Amino acid sequence: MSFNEAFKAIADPTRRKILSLLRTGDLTAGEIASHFDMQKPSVSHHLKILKQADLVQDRREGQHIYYSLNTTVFQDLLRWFYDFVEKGEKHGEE
Amino acid sequence: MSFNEAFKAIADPTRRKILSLLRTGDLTAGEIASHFDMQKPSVSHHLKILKQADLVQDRREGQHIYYSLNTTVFQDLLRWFYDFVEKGEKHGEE
DNA sequence: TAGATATTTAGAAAACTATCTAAACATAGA
DNA sequence: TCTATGTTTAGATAGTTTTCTAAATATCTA
Repeated sequence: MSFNEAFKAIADPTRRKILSLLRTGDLTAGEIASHFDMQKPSVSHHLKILKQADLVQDRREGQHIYYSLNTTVFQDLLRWFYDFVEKGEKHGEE
Repeated sequence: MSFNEAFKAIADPTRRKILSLLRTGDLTAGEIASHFDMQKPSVSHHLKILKQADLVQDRREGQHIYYSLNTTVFQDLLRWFYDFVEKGEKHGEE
């Protein structure tokens, strides 16, 4: 939910790779897991963290659960970085 | 040095607050520490992590050590987020 | 409803991180 | 060179995170 949760979610390389995979299109939990040298429950854990941070959404289609990017939070984060690059005036953080 | 180090550095709220403080201008380690309810060695530790991630630079002026933002890494991070918002084509991560 | 497949939840172990206190190091000025 | 001030380093501890295996839940098909 919070800004902080999103930053922490993105701090992990496995989760960033998941996000990158989802840029190419929606994927099931199993398809995502197949890209990693890691057990499925571990990947499921990472997906849960991304979901809690609102960076991804999930939907069930029969037996499968599809994951997709939610770009609205990325826009907020983008803004945070932009403000640093612009070196503008003081701003409040969370 | 790496992208990953920068993401991990930014994942901590204390460190994000330090970065925000530095947007208003360069500050000494002591001035930075005065903004936190935390012992100086702890703040020094956070500064070290920000420095290793190349998000800040430091310079000594006599007894004081001044910290300042290094916006070049912010630009790289900005780009990473931008690519998600744009939903462009596949890209490589680190 | 039974069996197969997809995914998550639970609980535990190992690794990592943030914080503290005490001590060390660096500089300035008497 | 001695002392005061500013800052970091070292080492310990508590809390958090990542990963694993085993078990549970959900859906589909026969």
